[in-house]
Amino acid sequence: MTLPALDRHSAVPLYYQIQQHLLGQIRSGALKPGEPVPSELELSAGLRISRMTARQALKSLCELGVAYSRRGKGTFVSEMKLERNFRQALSFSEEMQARGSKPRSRVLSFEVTDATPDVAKALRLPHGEKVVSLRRVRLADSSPMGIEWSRLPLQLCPDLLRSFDPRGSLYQALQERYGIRIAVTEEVVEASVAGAGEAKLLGIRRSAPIFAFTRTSYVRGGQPVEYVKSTYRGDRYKLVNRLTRPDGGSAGED
Amino acid sequence: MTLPALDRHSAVPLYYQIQQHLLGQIRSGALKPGEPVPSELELSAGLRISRMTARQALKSLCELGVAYSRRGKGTFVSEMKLERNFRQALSFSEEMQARGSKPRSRVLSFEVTDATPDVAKALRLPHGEKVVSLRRVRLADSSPMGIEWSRLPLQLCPDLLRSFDPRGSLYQALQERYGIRIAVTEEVVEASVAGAGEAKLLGIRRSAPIFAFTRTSYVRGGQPVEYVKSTYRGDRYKLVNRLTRPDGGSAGED
DNA sequence: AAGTGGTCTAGACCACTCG
DNA sequence: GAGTGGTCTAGACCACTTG
Repeated sequence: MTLPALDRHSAVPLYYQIQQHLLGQIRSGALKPGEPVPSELELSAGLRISRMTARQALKSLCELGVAYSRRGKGTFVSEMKLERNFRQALSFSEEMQARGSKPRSRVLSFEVTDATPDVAKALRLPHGEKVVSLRRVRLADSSPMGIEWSRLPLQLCPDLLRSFDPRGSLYQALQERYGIRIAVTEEVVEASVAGAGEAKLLGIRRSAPIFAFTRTSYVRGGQPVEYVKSTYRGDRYKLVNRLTRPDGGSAGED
Repeated sequence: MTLPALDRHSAVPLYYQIQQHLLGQIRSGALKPGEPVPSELELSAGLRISRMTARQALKSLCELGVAYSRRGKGTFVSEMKLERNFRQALSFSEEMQARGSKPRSRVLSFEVTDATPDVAKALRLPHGEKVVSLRRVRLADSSPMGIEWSRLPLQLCPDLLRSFDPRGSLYQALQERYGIRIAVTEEVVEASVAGAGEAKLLGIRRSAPIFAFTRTSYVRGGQPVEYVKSTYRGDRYKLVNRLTRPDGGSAGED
């Protein structure tokens, strides 16, 4: 087991340097699933750091899901595929890039409107507040994948209509222009079938299976930023989720 | 701000006692969304504990998603609905009970078979290994919700066929009889339409929208325990997910 | 008995935010 | 400058697992 060379004068925290090193060992196969990673004492003695720092490094590994700890036994590399295929709160652009496809958009409308009751409720706006509304057909490598209808509070992004090219990445624009960073997305997913309008926009036949999403995205503190209703082709789109169980407590099986 | 009375002789960790107390304050409304929770120094001075312990309590709150910290500012109650409606790796029985419905099952088959290639791969079994196969129609309050087809490695639960009443909760039996506790589930969700056989079992018309799930469940270390293919009615079933963004890093917005 | 992780202490320096 | 969280130290006792 090779230990990392730490840079004690770096702005990068020690525990994070260790975490990254171990992550590299796991990815490269030097540490295999089921094998123990260095114990807290091994790390603290070998790297001349305090045990709490070693502990923080191992804990952060566990939080990533790539390792797990057992009291009295040690910390081990998880046997789960740690492929990053699991769904996160990605924008369409990010998701398509992660798949190796080129995201494109066909803009259906881009305007300021009054918030309808469902939008106002989701975005926690007063009745009749103005929102930016953006409707787009989303394409991957020129083939239609879904229809998205986003609404954002106008006050959060007052000149979006003028400054944003609606064919580009909305999340990127929000971050760059307003410093708004989405932290979490809540979504409701329904299975449905395409209506006539959807079928035409998506290039599928009527009554073909589709996913219907209703999503609300929030910044870190919980303020809602975006409310999206979207429709995705059932033949082109799958959801890959990773669900954890409520407790996961520390009682012993084995 | 009332601080909790700590029991220093309890087996319950101090940080956990504090976490539970703050959680209670948030749920009761004594601490409202956006308000600061007691700072690390307030807790450590007021409760005569070390700052690291106070910190652990606050950090555990943040990990639950009910609070968030900002360097230089403080730790605040998150504005997100902290309702526990988000999907977790629940069994059908648990999910229906959480909804207030009574779970029931109609058993279609319950037998030992050879693992097909897809099953062997998902459960990481050698070719031709035996698996327990259980097919059921799942009902909520006597109305059909979905069809589930579970396969489990026979070696993990050798006498399940004899000892388990297949109308009951499989997860509960696994835990009670074999000490097996599911920790995480990976799933692939597809939108589809009912075929003739599914339509009949579910009491819906042919071509009605359905969800098709392919799930693999693992114990804490990552060993696969159950492989399930299931079909759920699109008119009765919604997925409510909470997705987080990759980074969530600590750069400053506000 | 030796090794492991879980919890806890009493300090320390730093970067950041705000008045 | 005062207060905040982020990191780090060098110890400690405990419960649990294994030989």
